[in-house]
Amino acid sequence: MPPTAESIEKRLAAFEQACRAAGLRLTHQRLEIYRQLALSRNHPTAEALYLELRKKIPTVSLDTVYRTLTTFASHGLINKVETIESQAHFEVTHEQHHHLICSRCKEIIDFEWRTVDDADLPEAVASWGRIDTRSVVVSGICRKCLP
Amino acid sequence: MPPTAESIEKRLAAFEQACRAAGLRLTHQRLEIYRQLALSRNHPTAEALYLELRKKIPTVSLDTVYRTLTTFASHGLINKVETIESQAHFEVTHEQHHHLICSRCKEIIDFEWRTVDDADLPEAVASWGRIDTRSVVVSGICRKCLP
DNA sequence: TTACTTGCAAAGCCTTTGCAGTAAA
DNA sequence: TTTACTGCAAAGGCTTTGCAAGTAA
Repeated sequence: MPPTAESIEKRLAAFEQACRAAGLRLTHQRLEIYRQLALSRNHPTAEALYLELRKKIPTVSLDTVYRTLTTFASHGLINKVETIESQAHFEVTHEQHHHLICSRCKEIIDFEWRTVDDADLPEAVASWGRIDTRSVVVSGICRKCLP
Repeated sequence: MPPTAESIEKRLAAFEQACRAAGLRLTHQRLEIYRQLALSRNHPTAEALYLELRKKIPTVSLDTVYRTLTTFASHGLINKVETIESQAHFEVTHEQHHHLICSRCKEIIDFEWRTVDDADLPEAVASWGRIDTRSVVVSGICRKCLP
């Protein structure tokens, strides 16, 4: 999972190929944005990437970073870390439950999943700190939105 | 899990008590905001609640709804549906993994959890539509941020 | 050359905040 | 009465968009 020197190279190669396949032009900015992201051990925001990037390409603009990340994500080249939209959604507090989200209509449904609630967390997680909540987000297309 | 007439009443009673315990004043707006949320089967946004609320309290303002929801959430009376912050975070696509988030420093760590990856989804979920991804978000306070 | 990308600037959306008036305790 | 809460208006942060100039193919 952590990026190593050679895994970056492999990733970049795969990336270039995927761009070609998708008909995306390989610009200097795109390559650097992808490389920067692939090098990141954390999960940077657009702005964090932008700040790093400016060291290499002083003229890049923040909007290009945004646009590029959106483009990459829409082609499945990168992921936006699981988030439910820019708008916050609320619920009254109740029993432990999880969420099912339709990526088309954005409807959010609750569901229960005891298997997960009762499962022991991996050791790496247990030693990370104090755990407060565990919640699964399952996403897909709901029946109403399927063709 | 779906709210029923009497469970609302129970919830409102518990809510009023919790407000008193927390030293929060019971205003008309707060009660109605809470009731509206408790009645919701979906997970409304502040704006959705506001639009409904205006039917009952025409003078209510959107900022009050925001402020009230924030207050409620900070007292644990309601939940903000799992989201990682207002800023989007990105990562290159790689193997199935999950996220560990420190609610203090907001650092996001990847981890693997085969138990969940391999577990069968509950039946209710399986019949919901087409599933694309399942991802666990575990939150808490990481060791570095613990006292 | 042609169509896609970029940088710039401005707008957009969601949310927060300062302030003065209002209402709960 | 006292202090917290509300509504208003304005600002703030993150993200998107229109447009003209630039560049990959």
